[in-house]
Amino acid sequence: MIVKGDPSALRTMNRTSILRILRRVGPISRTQLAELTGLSPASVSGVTAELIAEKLLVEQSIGEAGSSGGRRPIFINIDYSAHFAIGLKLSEHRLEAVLTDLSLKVLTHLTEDLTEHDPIRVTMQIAALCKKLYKRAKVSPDDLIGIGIGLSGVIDAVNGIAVHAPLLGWKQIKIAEMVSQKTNLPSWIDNDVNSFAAAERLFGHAKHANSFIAVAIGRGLGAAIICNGEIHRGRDGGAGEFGHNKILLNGRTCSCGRQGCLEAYTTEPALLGLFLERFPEHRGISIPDLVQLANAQHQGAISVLETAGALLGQHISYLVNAFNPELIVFGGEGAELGDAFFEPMRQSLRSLAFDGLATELPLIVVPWANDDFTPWAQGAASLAVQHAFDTGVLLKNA
Amino acid sequence: MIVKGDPSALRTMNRTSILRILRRVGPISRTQLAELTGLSPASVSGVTAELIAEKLLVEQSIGEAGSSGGRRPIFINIDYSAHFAIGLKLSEHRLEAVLTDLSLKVLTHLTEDLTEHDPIRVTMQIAALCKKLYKRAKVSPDDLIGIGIGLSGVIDAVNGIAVHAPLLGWKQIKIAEMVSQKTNLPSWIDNDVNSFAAAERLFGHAKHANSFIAVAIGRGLGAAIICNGEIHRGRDGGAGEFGHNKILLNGRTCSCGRQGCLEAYTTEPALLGLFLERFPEHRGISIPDLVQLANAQHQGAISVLETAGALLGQHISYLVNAFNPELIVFGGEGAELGDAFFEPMRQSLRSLAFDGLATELPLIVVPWANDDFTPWAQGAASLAVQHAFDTGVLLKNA
DNA sequence: CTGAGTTAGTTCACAATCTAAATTAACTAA
DNA sequence: TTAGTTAATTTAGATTGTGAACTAACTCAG
Repeated sequence: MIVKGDPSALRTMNRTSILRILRRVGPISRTQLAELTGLSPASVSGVTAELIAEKLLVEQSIGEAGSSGGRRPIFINIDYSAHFAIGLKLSEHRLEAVLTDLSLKVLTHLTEDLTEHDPIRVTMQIAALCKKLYKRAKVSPDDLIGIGIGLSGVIDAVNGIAVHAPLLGWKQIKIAEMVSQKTNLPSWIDNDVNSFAAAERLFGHAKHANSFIAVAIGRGLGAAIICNGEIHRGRDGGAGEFGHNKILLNGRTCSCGRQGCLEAYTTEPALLGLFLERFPEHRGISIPDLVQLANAQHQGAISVLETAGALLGQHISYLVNAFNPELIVFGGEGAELGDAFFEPMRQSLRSLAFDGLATELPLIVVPWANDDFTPWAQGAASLAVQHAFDTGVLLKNA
Repeated sequence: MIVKGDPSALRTMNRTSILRILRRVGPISRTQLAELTGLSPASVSGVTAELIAEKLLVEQSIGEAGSSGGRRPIFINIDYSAHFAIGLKLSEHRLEAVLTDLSLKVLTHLTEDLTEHDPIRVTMQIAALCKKLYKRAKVSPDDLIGIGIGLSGVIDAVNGIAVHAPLLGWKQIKIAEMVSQKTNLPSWIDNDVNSFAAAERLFGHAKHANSFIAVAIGRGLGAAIICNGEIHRGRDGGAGEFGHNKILLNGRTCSCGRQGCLEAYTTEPALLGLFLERFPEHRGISIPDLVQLANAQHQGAISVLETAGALLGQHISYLVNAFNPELIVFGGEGAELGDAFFEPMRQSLRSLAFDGLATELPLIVVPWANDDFTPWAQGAASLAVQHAFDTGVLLKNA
């Protein structure tokens, strides 16, 4: 957020203000834009002309534009299909890539094995994959606004550094800069949860929310806290780590090495572990199997999902009491767990949270199943798109 | 925060930017101000001239201003003693008032019984008390920047409405407007915790923090969540209500009417209750008595304080995992509980919070004991002072 | 004690931006 | 065809910030 500056800072604010409104309330006329932004029609004309010249906006001559005795409005919309973004999801053994337009619609996707973890090699593989991607999509690199990279771990998103990414064995790797140099495209990096939250904020269920919480349930459990439209990262970038709330002093061992973390009871590997402890005869069971068992009224499966769901609901209730968010979106592979998990979660949350804070709180589980690509990669792309909308500037050749 | 506007919005931003820096790093020269704000020396000259004319700033010709072969800098400081604020703390039977300068130094204080709760009567009593206060302090009402009112309950601070203040029996009372009209002074209202946080943010331990948590332990237990220098209020103004985290399904009855809230185990009345359950022979015991017993190694007293402290620490650890604040300040009458309570709290918090988030986290207990006035009233005054510094404007005759 | 060197702060011309008011554009309907 | 209406642009004027030049105030070496 801008707090000082010269007159051009004003322009920046007004550009982003107009972009934000267009993103939220679709194609509207310059006059409506003036009303909604509080700017004068003259300024709106000026700013929109600039943005149209940069191909960030287009005029949409919708025939249906009615008139009640006056000149018809010319609708303005964001030009979602004039620029493109690349999203990369880095997993331990997988490199997933999507090419999207500015609405995050996936135009092309590719997946490769990731066999080496050496940052330089990974950078080269990324660069090659990006090239393949935009060639296949027949998109000019000049129309790419940048690359977003999502990976789990501790990320310094502001400086583009993977501070500690245990799955890749990375510490203090300036991966964004490395990718930028190899690809000649601006790059951004963030962890899974924040990438997911960015996508939800831009075009997802949180499009109209100023403050919300995004919860990702996958191999880990974490949240992104969005305060006033901005991700709250905290002093060490550790905000949202409620998955490491300690619920038992000598409980199950968590991926973080400590014992008794909430995460050790509510993620997919944890659920399988908890189920197998009670039903070792189901060795080799997968999450879809477990969900199916629960749906088939297997009491053990139901109980495992129910217990974990209720436990998660309890800790979400703590988040709700502390933040009073406008809504909560749930994503990650855990979204597959379905109602057997999420209904107990909702009930527990609603009954435990402070009066009124949860009764009308939307709790949205984002579907995750997709044969072609994961929303993780789409979320990564949103890091680049987010930058364009938040600054109102396309940093080509940065 | 400003997100759009005309060139005068720039001035506003630059005024507040300069005020913020002066408030944090004391008297400094215009040149240093230019460096710290990023503004040009010319602009700083202009803005400071304006603020000096409005008596918000003064030049301080400190004799000690050294020189190393050049013109000596003229130090600029906020003129803390040219304007004054009134702070009011409304309790069930008490009306406490302080008159402070802009540094929140209390110049005069008065207390009266509050016998009636009718909003109109209360407003009249407030107006009369304010008049007494500034007459006694020999301050002209023209030099008063406004009145801050603190009271517990659900407050709509933005619109100055006491949405629900159970101790006074108020619902949807537009008390700020009423007081403004009667006193002809701008008025602001907020709950205890937020008032306390405002004071800590302006001149207290959180002066240099961008994101922190203020915890108030008094008759209730609540927190203020400060994100990027602004209080996060949440969708319904319910943010920070972690005192109503449910810790037992059928636990002790809380002041909110529900059962098993954290607040029912960690506030002063709760501690006395818990102690008396085990040691009914101590009927009539007060909090200072309990603390003294603990200090005298009374195992029961120690155990009660320790258990409650550890419990609070656990839930603070959840807040820390979620927010990763830069620091936490504790205030309210509960600050008297001393180390017998706060040491177990610290230990519990530090051992439960996620790795690294609490190890270097300052945990500051603000002394509360004072014969003359409570920090509550001072905090209330800070609501008015806060407004002056955050907007850079003194709204006299508003 | 004088003048070169240094640092602080101000003045002024110029550029960027916004707004209000006037103007042009495009349409409806009597 | 013309008056009325709504949308959008143009233009003149105001505000603000910046850079460069300038003034102010000081140190110190000779």
